[in-house]
Amino acid sequence: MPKTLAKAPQKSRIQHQNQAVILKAALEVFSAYGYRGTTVDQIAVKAGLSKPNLLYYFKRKEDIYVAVLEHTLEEWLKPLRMLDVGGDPFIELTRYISEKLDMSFANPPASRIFANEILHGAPHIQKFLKGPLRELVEEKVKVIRHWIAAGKIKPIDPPHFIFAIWAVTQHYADFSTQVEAVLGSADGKAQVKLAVAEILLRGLKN
Amino acid sequence: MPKTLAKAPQKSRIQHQNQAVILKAALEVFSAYGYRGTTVDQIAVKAGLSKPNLLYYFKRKEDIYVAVLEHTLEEWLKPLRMLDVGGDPFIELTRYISEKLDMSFANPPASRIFANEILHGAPHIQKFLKGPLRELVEEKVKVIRHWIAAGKIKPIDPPHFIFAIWAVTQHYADFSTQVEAVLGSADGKAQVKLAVAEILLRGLKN
DNA sequence: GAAGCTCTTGACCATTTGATCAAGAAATAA
DNA sequence: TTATTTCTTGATCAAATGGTCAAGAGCTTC
Repeated sequence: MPKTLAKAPQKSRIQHQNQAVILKAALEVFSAYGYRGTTVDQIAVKAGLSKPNLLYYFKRKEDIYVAVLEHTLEEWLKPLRMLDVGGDPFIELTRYISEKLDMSFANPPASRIFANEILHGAPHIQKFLKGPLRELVEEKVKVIRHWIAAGKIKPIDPPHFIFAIWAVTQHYADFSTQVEAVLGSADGKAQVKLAVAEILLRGLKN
Repeated sequence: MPKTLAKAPQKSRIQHQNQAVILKAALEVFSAYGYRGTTVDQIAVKAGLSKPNLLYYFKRKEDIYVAVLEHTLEEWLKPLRMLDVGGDPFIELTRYISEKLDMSFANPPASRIFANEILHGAPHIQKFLKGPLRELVEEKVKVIRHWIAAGKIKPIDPPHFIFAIWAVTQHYADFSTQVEAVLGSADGKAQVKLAVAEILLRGLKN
């Protein structure tokens, strides 16, 4: 069986599995302690591997971080992609808010590692922000403008409205510590969804 | 001149000045690189002092961080404190939003160091969150309930409404990198204020 | 079962970094 | 001036940490 010309990029079963384990462990640790606050050993322990073994799969600490980040970005865009110009604005936006909140509740570490990255100037994902993210926002801004032009919702500044949705929904992941401390006990997810949708969408009615 | 019993807590002129210089430098560095990402030397250089000299004023790195954080929290509460039940809801809330946005624009590092602290579980300010902050929120929740009961604004979930204001206003400090990347060029401050106030407050009218 | 590749790890290294300290400089008080 | 306190720093240390490496264990394939 001759080796093919290009380096075989096919991963073995064990490789695939260990990388997944590492990425999962790394997400938790990085999101909890930040990039510098995380040690390679912490990730290795959480992944159940030795440090050199971990560095066999990812040469450098930064490589792990970037892999985790990229893995997270994909999921991040999905809900927004589905915003459909053909649908009813309130159903579409309610669904979008609901899904973003579900993500915040289900996977706070993903939201936090992303928040942390941007908080520190987004050194690893500038291209993502100025490229795919920007294009997607521009596309969805058109959707909102279309709804406004069609008289389906009241006029609103579309990009800032999208920012507002992001800010509020991710707040429940990134700042959950504060939310819980202030509320005493966290409100139910359904209740939060209702409240947030009401706050963000009622101004669009009529 | 006999020494008084208690340790003299009075600071000399030079002490006062150097501590201020250190806190200012530390805020910038901590907010940019996080706690672990910041080295004492970085702060010292930015403050124009030698590292041992800096550690003469603050024994441990953590002491500097805590001092910066506490110094920031004070300012953080001010705008909310001024929310007045006697005033017109829309004027009061518009002013609050405007002031929070001014803070975000004028001093992003302050917002970011706070965000970073909460993002990582708020290990140093649990007491603040569960104490003064919570009490203040409870007080202002009453103000909003009062406005609702008086028919001055439409019903809304008060605590989550406060969270929404925080989330959106601080978004422009904490996520300014993303905002600018997506918008291309940052919108003017006045324009942002208008858009945000509209998004958050229009749902309360009628 | 032998060869060859993949995977794993204990030991180790170089650098970074928070923190200390003794000794001297500068300010302040007598 | 002299004495005392405050301030400053070069030199240094110990611990933490990212990363390396050689040697061995484990799979896979023929």
